[in-house]
Amino acid sequence: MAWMFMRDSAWKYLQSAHHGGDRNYSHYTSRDFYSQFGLEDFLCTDDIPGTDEDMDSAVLFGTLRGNVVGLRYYTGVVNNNEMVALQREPNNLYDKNAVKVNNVNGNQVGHIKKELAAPLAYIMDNKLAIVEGVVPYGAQNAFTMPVQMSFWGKEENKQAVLDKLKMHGFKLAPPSKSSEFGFGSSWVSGRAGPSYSAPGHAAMQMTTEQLKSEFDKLFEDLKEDDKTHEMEGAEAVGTPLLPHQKQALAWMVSRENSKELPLFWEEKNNFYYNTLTNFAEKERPENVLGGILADDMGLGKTLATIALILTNFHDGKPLSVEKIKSDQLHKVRDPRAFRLQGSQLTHEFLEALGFPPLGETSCNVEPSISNVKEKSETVQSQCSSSRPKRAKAEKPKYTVSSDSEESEEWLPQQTRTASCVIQEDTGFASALASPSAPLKKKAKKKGTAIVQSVKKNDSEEGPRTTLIICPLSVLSNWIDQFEQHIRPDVRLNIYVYYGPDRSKDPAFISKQDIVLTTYNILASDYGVFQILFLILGTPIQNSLKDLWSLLSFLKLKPFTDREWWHRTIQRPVMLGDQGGLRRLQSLIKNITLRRTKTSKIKGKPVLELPERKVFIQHVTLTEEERKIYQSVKNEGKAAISRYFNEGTVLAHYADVLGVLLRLRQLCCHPHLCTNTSSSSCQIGYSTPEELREKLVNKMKLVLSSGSDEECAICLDSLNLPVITHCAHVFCKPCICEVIQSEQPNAKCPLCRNELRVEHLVECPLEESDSSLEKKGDREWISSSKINALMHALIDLRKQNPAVKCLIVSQFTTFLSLIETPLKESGFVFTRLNGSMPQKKRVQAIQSFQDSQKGSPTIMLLSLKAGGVGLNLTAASRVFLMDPFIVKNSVEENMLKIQNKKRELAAGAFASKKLTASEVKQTKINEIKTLIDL
DNA sequence: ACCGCCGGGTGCC
DNA sequence: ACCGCCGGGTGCC
Repeated sequence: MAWMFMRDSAWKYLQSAHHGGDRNYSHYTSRDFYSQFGLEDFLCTDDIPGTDEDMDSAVLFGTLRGNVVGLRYYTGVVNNNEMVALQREPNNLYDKNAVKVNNVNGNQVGHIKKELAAPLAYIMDNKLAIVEGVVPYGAQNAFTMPVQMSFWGKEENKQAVLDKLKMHGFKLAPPSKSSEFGFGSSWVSGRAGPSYSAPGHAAMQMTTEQLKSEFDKLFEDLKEDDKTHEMEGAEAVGTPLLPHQKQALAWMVSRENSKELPLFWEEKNNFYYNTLTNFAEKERPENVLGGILADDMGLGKTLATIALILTNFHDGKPLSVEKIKSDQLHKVRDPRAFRLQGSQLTHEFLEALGFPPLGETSCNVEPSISNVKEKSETVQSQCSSSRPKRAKAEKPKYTVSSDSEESEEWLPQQTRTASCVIQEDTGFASALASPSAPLKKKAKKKGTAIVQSVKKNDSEEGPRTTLIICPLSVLSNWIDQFEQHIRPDVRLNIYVYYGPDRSKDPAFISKQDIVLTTYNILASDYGVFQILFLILGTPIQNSLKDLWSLLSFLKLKPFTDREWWHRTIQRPVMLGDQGGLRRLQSLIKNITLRRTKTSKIKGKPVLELPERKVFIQHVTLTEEERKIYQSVKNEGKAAISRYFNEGTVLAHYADVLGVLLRLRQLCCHPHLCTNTSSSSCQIGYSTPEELREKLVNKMKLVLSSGSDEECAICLDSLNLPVITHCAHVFCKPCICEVIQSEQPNAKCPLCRNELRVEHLVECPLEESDSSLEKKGDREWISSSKINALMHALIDLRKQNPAVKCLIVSQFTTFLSLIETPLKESGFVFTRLNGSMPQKKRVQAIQSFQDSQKGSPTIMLLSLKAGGVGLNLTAASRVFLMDPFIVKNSVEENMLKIQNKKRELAAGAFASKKLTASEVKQTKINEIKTLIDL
């Protein structure tokens, strides 16, 4: 009985599945499962069409008073003015039109009277309208109670709804102004309920612009807040914390251990009231633990979170250094911990961490985990009187056993201590920074990490396993940062759940202190790749949805159920209701901590960074270099002019990029431009071998140009890149999965051309090392740019021999070429490449950060490697080698375009949207500028 | 009386 | 439900 330890609403589904054999069971239970845990968003199972989209564009058709009957058969109770949910019950034995009425908690209250249920069933089943209810006088009814229903739907469905109701003798009251937002309607007497409606404003519909500005206003005073309490990190934290990090720590610890009543809840005469829905219950709502740390990039969220994990290690107490020392010093870290390879999620893994089993997507509700045995499971039907009561389930217990380890008690759902911190780098945080700016799915996924702790066993005391889920791109950053910030004498079991030989042993995993994994690993098990064809809503809708999934993860009642979120916050906000906007703001204030780089603490800026000075160094090519440059340029120019004449510039975009790339390479060093073969050959006329070679070259161009290194399917950096015959590059596993699932007529996700596995061309093994050697064999020569660099470096060394510099280029071969003169001039340097294994990276960073004499003063950094989350605070100078502007070259033209764009951005903030053809024209013009056409 | 009226049994879907 | 509805009991004044 896999679903037994889910909460009421799922339990209710289980019951209906048993009694009625509901065919949709597998569909909505899996959805319900995700929404219970808020992982939905991260597993990309959201955006199921036909739900949100319908609700977001809905208008109010009108209202109707009806009756709820059969109250005495159910336990669900309702207060005056409390919202209720109407739910179809197509498998009801007595009436296939049955419509259930549930309270906010999901407990059934009764049914809609059958005469009304008949048209309602038709309307609901055909999705003509969403029907919502509020019970005006709910408290004292023994047999029936009135319910005020609102019908929301698309304008085009309005007449059908009115007609159907009329057929059955019902007539909608037209929407009154004060019931505009679906609650706080006209029948509410003066005393009742919170003042949701804003009659004065409700009449006028906000324009999109007005809504945007209202929405932006919400976030203005969010930055500076009274979250000023500071807290020292535990001993185990090896890095001193900055004041704002101590504040973050204090705030997070207080949120982790919060005993406060959650937001929107009040205690009144021994009852707990939800002020949004008017729901009340005797039981205290669960504490909302955790929140959103939405600081700007670079303020040290990762460090703050590590500090949190160590400081609030278990039961609000820190990880004790002494204990760990004596206990575990002899323990050798599991060598698997730092292995990073492609892999799949297992049920066992999540189970071990206290997530409920993922179950099957069929009606089979047995857990698929062989070593989890049901220990006891009781369903008691308490028929104390003639009236049946809702069945109650005892919490099931599970025993996790494995061959080698002793059995231990395991309470999956209940032991989850639900404390979590959500770190946001570019997702919701960027929505906070600029809420109405477009939020790409891609950006959204980039930095978000979810930190979730789980108790290791069911005793109250004792350590927890902390699960960190983050994108692959920052996984290594997390590992680095743990290395950096935990005192070296502290031994923590950190396990990276990634790689084909990862341990699936629940006993092993549960023994870990920290487990790191990625969204993709989590998601891969579901084979969900529908993200390719997303229906993107408006930015505000998206950020509201993002927020909902976070809230759902935090388990803030009643928002775990999307309906209540939608009715109380999302729709009012989308309709521009002031009350809704206010509620949203207090919500965000309550659960997020956000500082920007310009935030201040006690009058001082959060981060005192030295002023950034940018110098543009101009370089003149030697005559020799200029000659080569000109000849390649002329050749390229000729080809591109031909494309212009044919009107096929954009069709040959890769070739154009290739020309530009070669020119940029020539600005750096003549040896960089190895492949001078002209771009004029046509793919269509080649032999298979030639075709293959061309595709490989194209792929290398894409990979080295730095313009787009991400797979459009997984949105992560390319893993085993392959190129299709239509010249698009994806991760091999990603595209293979697409082909597999679309058989037999798979199409390219980007251009819909035909796809075949045997047509995929793999990238030959990383040439860099071997070609490096080749270039080493070739006689080394300098270049104007290298000369300029060396001149600057030597100058700098004269002023201060200890100064540390970063030398950044996207061309790794260029970095290799720079190594020679560095050695000759006696510089000690280190290097960081994207392809370097994790261990080497850590070594390179550590030696560079070292301030002792003789430590490297220069780090050669490839752009790809330097992209994400590197702490290279030792450096005070950065040399960006490309561009490092060569006069009269493509680089100067690049600079011109950059400046022009900057002016545009600064000048016309009212950025009018460019049409697709305008975008094209801009691109064409840019190409013209670059190549002097 | 193939009615009216009475009063008990009963009650969601 | 202090209702409606059902169906059995009953029947001049």
